Amino acid sequence: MSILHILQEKTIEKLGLLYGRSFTENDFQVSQTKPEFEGDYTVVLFSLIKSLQLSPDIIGNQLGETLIEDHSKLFTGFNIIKGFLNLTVANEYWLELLHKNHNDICFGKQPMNGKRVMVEYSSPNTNKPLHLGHLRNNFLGWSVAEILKANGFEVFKSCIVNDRGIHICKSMIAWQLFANGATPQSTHTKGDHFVGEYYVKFNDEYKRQVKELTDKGTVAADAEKNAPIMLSTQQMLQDWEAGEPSVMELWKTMNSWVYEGFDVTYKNIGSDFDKTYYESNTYLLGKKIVEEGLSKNVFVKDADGSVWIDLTNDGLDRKIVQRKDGTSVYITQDIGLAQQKYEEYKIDQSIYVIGDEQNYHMKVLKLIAEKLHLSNAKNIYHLSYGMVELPSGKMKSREGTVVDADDMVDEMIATAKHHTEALGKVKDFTTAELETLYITIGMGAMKFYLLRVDPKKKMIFNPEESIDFHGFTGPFVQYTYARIKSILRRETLIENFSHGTDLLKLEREILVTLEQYPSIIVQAAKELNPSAIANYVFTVAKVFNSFYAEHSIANAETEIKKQLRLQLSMMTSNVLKTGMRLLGTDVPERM
RNA sequence: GGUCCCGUAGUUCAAUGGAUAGAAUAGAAGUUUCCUAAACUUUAGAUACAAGUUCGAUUCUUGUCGGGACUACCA
Repeated sequence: MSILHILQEKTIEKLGLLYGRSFTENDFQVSQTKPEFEGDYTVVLFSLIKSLQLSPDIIGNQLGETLIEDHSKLFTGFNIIKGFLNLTVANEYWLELLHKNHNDICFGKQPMNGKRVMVEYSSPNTNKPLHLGHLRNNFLGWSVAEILKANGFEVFKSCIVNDRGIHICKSMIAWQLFANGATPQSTHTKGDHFVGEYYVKFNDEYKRQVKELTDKGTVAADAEKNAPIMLSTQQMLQDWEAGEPSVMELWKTMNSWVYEGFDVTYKNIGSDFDKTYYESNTYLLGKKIVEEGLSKNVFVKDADGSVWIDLTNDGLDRKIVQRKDGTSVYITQDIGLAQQKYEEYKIDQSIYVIGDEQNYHMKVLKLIAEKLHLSNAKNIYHLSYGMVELPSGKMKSREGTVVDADDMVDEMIATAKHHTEALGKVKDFTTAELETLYITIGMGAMKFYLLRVDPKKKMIFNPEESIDFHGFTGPFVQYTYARIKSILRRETLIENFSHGTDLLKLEREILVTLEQYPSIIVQAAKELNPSAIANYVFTVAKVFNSFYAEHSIANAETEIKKQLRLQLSMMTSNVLKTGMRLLGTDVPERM
């Protein structure tokens, strides 16, 4: 338990003894003391003033004195400023923490809690390559899964591949029309990019045909509906659903090209899944749901045969759940899949990492599941994240302003190389080591950049400025780690060395920060928020760097100091390493 | 039109209703006989506007102005 929680509990206990009634954690706040005041942790007394009808000085003095009297090994002093009771935590507490945990790579991990969680993320379409927005999704999903694991959950990572539908047929039609039998192999193009090119070609040709029709006087809406390429795409979709062999053959071939491409990208960015669902297998699941909904009178069938749910009482619209031709729509498939996940994995919670543009859709999804009284309804949670935008606004594939994921990865690795060369560090490494190092740094910079922002908020990426390697960045943390490891390779840390009780201000500051690691991990899981980890890890690195610049470790004043600082360094490096792991990022032993 | 989200230094991001609103970067000025200067130190710079609730509001409420998303028998 963290010192903050201990203080909270002790305060509740002491207040009860002092004032003869029971208190809860809502009666006061405990927080870290601002650096400009003396003390480590602060009890905010304002809300007690009213209920106790006493001045903050009286409450503060009584509480402070009782805490110190009864817990002299925890607290050594206090001061009261306005309504704030600032307590100083005993050096012994910090030193014991260091002694116990400096070499524990599991520091911060919570024990298994028996709960099972599924995290669905990535969820690509098989008609175009991944872009920057997908990267945020992938990094978030992966990191959230790691954070939940660290909190004792059993986690299953899943991915639903949108491998069928009209958008997939578009690239297939365009390939038939324009490719002349070209393949990724024949054009030396990565499979997903190859297919993506035909998706773009479809849109170009479609636009051309629509214009041709409107120029001849056709109304725009009709032109869009009746453009020949659109008609043949719709025909292809029907053929696909009928299982027409030549269409199925083409579909399988083109999807396999995309998967080959995705495999490379996923490997590069470190995404993996315990279970992959394909929409071509799950899109029929909706049928069962529709039958169930009709029998429960949750859904109604219109005269034309289409099936609907009325959500107007919930502040939403009337939503369609099955088309008049009997085919199911996206939302219905989703509910079917949600149920299947639950049955297959017996999960206690089902998390969907999906962009906030689908907030409405996910709201409807959960609402329908609830109305059907599905057993998993209350466990559905939409981890909604903001879009990655350019300074000019939203990325649009049609306008060619999409930042491609593979390009981004290549660029980051190239930038890492450039920086390393500019700093003249190349000579210290073998060629193979350099190759790994560039990937570690480049990917570290990119992942950290996309995860350091609160997931809920949209973020702006400026391709002109690219991603920094200085300041609040992945490489900053990695560099701190590498410097520590450099010292630990050279110096000998003696286990069970009894260090004194003296702590310099900066040594103390590191310990105060390190002590918070376990509660940060808990908080990150509670909020499903990797940025809490990113912010924390950066703070740790920053505090350590200040210390590093000020005091020598290898040439410390005494052997006692040296051993203390080696332990501090060891513990810091462990926290940096495991913390970065929670973000899906490696740290280099040297850089 | 309806539903929802967002306006914080030049820029990109922080801040369970609490102390003088934190960082990073860009700007200015410094630090290398000493463990890696991808670092450290100092400095200047911001809560869109107006009311309200409160001992206390960036945070809660309302209004104004500005920006965005969603609202398909697409996925």
